[in-house]
Amino acid sequence: MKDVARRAGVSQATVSYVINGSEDERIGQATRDRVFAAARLLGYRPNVAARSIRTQQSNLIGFVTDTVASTPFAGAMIKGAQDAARAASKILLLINTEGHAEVENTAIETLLEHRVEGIVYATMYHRPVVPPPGLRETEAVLLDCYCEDRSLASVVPDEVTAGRTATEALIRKGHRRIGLLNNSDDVPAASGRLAGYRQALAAHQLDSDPALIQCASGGTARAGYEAALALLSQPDRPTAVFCFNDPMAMGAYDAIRKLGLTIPDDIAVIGFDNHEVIAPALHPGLCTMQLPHYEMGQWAVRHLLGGPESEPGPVQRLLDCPYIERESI
Amino acid sequence: MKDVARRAGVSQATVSYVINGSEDERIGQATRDRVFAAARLLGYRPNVAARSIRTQQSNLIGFVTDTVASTPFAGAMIKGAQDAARAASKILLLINTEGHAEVENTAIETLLEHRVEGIVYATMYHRPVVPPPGLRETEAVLLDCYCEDRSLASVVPDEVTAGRTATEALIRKGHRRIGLLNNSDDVPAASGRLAGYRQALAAHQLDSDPALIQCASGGTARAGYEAALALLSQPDRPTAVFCFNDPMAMGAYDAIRKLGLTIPDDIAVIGFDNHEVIAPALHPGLCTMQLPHYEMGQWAVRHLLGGPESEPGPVQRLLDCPYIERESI
DNA sequence: CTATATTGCTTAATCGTATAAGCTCTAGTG
DNA sequence: CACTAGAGCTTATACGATTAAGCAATATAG
Repeated sequence: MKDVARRAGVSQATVSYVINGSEDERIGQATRDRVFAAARLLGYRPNVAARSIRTQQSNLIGFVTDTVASTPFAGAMIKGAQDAARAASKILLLINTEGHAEVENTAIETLLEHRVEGIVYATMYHRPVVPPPGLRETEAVLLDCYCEDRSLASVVPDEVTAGRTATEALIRKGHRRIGLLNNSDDVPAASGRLAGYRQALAAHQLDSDPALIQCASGGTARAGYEAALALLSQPDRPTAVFCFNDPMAMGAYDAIRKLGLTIPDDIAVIGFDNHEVIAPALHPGLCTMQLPHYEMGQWAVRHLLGGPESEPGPVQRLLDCPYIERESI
Repeated sequence: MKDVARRAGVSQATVSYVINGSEDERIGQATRDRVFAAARLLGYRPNVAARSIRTQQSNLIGFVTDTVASTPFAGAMIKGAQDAARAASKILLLINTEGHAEVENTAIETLLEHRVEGIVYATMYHRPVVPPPGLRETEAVLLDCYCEDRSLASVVPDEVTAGRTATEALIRKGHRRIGLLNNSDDVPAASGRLAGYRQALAAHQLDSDPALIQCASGGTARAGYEAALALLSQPDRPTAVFCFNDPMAMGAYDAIRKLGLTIPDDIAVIGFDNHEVIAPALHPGLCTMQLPHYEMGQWAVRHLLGGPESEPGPVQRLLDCPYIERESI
């Protein structure tokens, strides 16, 4: 800036005023032109570190994930966060911790040293967490997770409503005996979707036969295959199944084929996740629910920045999962 | 720092020396203890912006992607880059541009204003690019892409070798008529793997019947399904197929089943990508090649930082794709 | 024709840190 | 006992910006 000033024959302060385009400051057009010309000529580029030390704001937002590889979900959350940040001319400082507590603490410490304006703490799947203490020292939003005491703002998918919506998609097509292939792990997704499933049955006066619920661990295609085989080998088998996620639905497809049944004529299937690479690729295309990862990422950053959506105190925000229709129902 | 100094009864410079643990500087143990105590008491945390303005290094690395959502690959690359950065106590500044040229330019401008020590420019799939001009103004590495004139360092998968390895995996199990379900799009992955396929056939004195090569566009399950149907309906059909990627292999599975054939007895199948959610989930498990996304991300950052792997001048680095064995051959 | 307002700058202080150079002791040397 | 070395600090400056306050010249008002 000093060099630019010298070249343009003005003071360094003037250069600052011109570069920042301060409307209120009164700098003549001729001078402005000279400054811009000199800046271009010298290839001047402002130094954000110096600026942020002076203005006391970093324009940085910390984003801590427990996993970034091995899941397409992380990408969607990052993109949502990044888009919201960009809209406010902020930029993301990304740290992946692989869930390692020690790494997590130093990561947050690093972010605080960078004077981030807030931290988004994201997990790969919806679950309760005990937030690292460092989070308390700045604005923080939990993304796809929450702390039991609700002392930090968080945004998660509305599992219950999604479970109800999915089940109702089956009911709407006339199904009366509806199976649930659930995840047996103790996660909010499993309990929430189960609750939604029950709500839907109750709302339509369908009784909830425990034999219709089959659980398996892991949420993998193999788990889905075996659970589906067990569920559908029963005497009075359901005409539709709601699967915990798309990989399990993929396994269910295999099981259904193995039993010589067809989708959707003998058995209707609905999955969960709208997994880009599974749902449209299955034959027939898999009806499923989409997790609002992008929207959650976006909401998290907007909330941090205290946008229009910012409410007072720590909020727990539930976001809807849209129903994605294809041919499996 | 000034506050800590006051509280510890020393000068600000002394605090700086103590905090940075400068071995050479001669500060008494008693003073060191007082400073640390005061720092802890006041919750002092260094300001990296101020530090970086003084030391003239930001410890920041820019990471620009054209896609981050809708692909698990981005995650692996980011993680590789991030791990390498962490090892050198650097931190990633992430910007996603969705391939939009204008966004790309402002993104790079922003990174330069942050005085990043280098920029990793990553694409979601292996392809040639014309790098944004801003990249020339700092250290830059192209990740999963390259510029035609090789004027920038880049790291990409070794498609040719991978194509040969995949084909040889089939040959090794005794297959003599090997089909190729390729992507008809003009991408290095398609031409490279085709070349590798031909090399392998030639090396084993197998003739390369053009009827064995079936192409389709998009690399989707549907494309694979149709290409496989066409390829396998021929009179003298192959006993094995090498598929351009895992989604196409997934489609091929459907086609093979439709034709009443079984895997691997009638037809052996090998895919490409080792897609977490497809390859292990198919019945039988899909043999495939793994793209070295993690390693490429890691290499890119290491190269930027001029680690042991840094060679002079712009390099084009090819990284191997390991073969992942399952049950489909 | 003087007093005041406005325009168009400049001067100087400040943000939080790093570090060269200097200063004051004390201990050791000849 | 004077002199030097080193230990253990402090002083002062710089990094690259922002911004309040001031100052000179010109325009406007009375």
